[in-house]
Amino acid sequence: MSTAKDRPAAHTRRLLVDEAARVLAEEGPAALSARRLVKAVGASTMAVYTHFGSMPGLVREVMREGIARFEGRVAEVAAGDDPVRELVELCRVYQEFARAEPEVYAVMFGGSGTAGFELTEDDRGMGVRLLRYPRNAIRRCAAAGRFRPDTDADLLVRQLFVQMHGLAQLAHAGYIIGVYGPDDVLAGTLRDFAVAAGDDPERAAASVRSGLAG
Amino acid sequence: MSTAKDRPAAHTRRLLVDEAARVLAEEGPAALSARRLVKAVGASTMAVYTHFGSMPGLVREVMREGIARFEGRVAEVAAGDDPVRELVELCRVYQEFARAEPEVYAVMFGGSGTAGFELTEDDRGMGVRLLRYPRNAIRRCAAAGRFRPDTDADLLVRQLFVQMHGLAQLAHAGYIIGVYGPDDVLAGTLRDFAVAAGDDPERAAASVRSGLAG
DNA sequence: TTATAGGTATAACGCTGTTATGACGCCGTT
DNA sequence: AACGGCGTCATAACAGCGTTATACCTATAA
Repeated sequence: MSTAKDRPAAHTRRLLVDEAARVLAEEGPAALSARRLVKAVGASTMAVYTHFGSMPGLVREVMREGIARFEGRVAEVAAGDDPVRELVELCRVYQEFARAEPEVYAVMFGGSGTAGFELTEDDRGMGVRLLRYPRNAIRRCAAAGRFRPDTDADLLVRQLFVQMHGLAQLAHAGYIIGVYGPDDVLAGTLRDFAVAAGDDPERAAASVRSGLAG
Repeated sequence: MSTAKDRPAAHTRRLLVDEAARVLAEEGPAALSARRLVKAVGASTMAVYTHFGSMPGLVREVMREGIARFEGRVAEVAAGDDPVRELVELCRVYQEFARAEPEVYAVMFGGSGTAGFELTEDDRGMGVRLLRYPRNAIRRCAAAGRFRPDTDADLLVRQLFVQMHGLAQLAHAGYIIGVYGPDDVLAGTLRDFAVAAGDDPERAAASVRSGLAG
């Protein structure tokens, strides 16, 4: 029988985080249990408490790594000559992440309660930090004359955040069905967002099409 | 000692639902437990299973009553001569409900996972049914010439749903903070929604102000 | 009067997160 | 080289959880 003593201590921590992320992704929050995880990596329940303090502590670590992955993808969006398209691409990346890792996403933005986990002020701060990417894009839209000169990026980025989160969550819950699906709502929402911000309807539609295409 | 046998059977069911709603509202999903509830109403754990089949079944009943309360308030919004204002009022009622009963709201729209509860197709259907109120309002906006004649109410109502849900959830999670709060985002979102749908910016702003005022 | 159905209480099963305890090995100090 | 401390570990236990098998009691129907 292979136990945690057979390997360097730091290894056990890594294995636990990875296994937790895997179970969360593949079987959902209800399947997460300390006993299951430690059994899978060949350790005892104490491992959870020496390394993470508690089960919510382990979930928090999974969430932190999720935020890091999220930011990594967001940062990859290249600035081009169409800032509206760039904004659309950021939103596409957002939705792709939420769709690829819905449970981690839910933990990140408070829709979960998994294993008694609750967001701390620091956690929220890490989430809010991500908003600087779309906020800068919105500012570039205004600077390029696509959005109104008096555009309030602080207000608009919150409105956009709200729309992206609502879509991600409702789509995951199965509420965006029928004649229009999540992609239709995303395209419509983004176009209307740009138009209301002052962009020309035709140009906005073109930027949305091009930004969502990839 | 007062037990469940001292009263008519139907009474126990009512007491359990009420106590569950109370605990959920006052102490959150984590505080919900069968043993606690039956202890509070003077019954045994079997009561949960004879009346609701399971704990998720009890939560489902709490949710159903929540939807009924929600629809009751939504239906109270009177149709006047300003359909945009009516739409804004519906959204105000939506946000007020989500703020007053955040845990019930979370169960209704899938952001919870409370006590292993999962939405069924029927549950979602009851939620989707509520969308006919804003959908009708949007159609009236188009008929009154405020929104474009080719307004697609099916698409727009989904976009609005997404915005209202995102705001409710993120505000509850503590993510809408700083220079602009939930009310600012709500006002901005509704104004931009109307403008993108074709309404005159000044009239839209006026309808939003008047609709949010009450 | 007897049969049936429904609600109830008790006690138990296996699961959960968590913790007290004691042992082991590594590492810097004396 | 011997020591002390620290981090990690396995074991075993505790209280609580959702759930269920069982037996009992009562009210209604045949």
